[in-house]
Amino acid sequence: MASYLRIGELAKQAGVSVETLRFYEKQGLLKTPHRSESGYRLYDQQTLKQVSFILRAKAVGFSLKDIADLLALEVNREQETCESVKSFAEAKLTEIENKLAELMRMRDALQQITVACCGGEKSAAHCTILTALAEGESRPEHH
Amino acid sequence: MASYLRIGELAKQAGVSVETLRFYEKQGLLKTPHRSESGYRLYDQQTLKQVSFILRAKAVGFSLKDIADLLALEVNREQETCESVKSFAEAKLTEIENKLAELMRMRDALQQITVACCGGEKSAAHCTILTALAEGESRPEHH
DNA sequence: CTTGACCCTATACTTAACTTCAGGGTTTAA
DNA sequence: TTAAACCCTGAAGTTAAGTATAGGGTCAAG
Repeated sequence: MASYLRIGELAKQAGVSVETLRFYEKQGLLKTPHRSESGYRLYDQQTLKQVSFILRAKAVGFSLKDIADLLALEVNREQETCESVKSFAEAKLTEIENKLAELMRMRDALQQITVACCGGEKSAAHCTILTALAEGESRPEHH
Repeated sequence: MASYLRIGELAKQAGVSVETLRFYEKQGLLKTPHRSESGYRLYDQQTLKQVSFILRAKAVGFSLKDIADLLALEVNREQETCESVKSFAEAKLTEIENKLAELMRMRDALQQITVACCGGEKSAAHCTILTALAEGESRPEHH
């Protein structure tokens, strides 16, 4: 079953607008889809995964250009492009590790704030995200 | 010691342009600094931390508006704004947890790709980030 | 007392990532 | 067979986040 989707249906399922899908195609993030007799775009289910990957990657701070590069990452064991693929992937991995570390610090700081707020024992009479972040920074602070 | 910094010095230490600092001030991300007799902005060391927080938060996908809200998060135990601060912080925490989960999936997929590439045992003759992500698939995600 | 490296404001320009608009063709349900 | 609800292209408009430009003050060194 699950035959071809027209652009409106894909847009609805992916939670984006029809125009955004055409825009992603123009930017090279989605490969040019099949067309019906009358010229309508026809997508397969796979494309839905591709779109949601784009959205998730965007949400963690990657640009469309970055994402296009990630989507183009394609390992073909027989190919000699291998080395460049690998080093690109490794660079992106490092970027991701850094983002992970930063997000974990932000999470800890926000958790401290919610704990300090309304019923915290630690009685942070005046706590901001920056002071919460500073706590984790080995440098003891005192007032 | 560590007395006031002029804008050029702060810019250099933070790794942004002078114009960006003035722009952040105009957007309410940096509070209006002291001024010298002649009108020069004078910053304290604290501001450097603030700027690098902004940069790191930007790198993980938060907008300047989001960041301004985060910086404005201020717990004052005596205040009755407490409830709203807490629920905002909790909403941001959820956002961060989602970003963390997504980044970890991307990391795993990229790791699979680098392993498959050049000397992988698993012989993925044709591996893309989407197929690598599909391996670890268990639940759909929503934005 | 002037030159170069700073600083100031205000305004205009740029880029990424869309969104809207203008002017059409297609499908389907009544 | 016509009206609503789709689809198409191409171009112009918008928003966020800067960047650059114009036209000027400030300050330390020579």
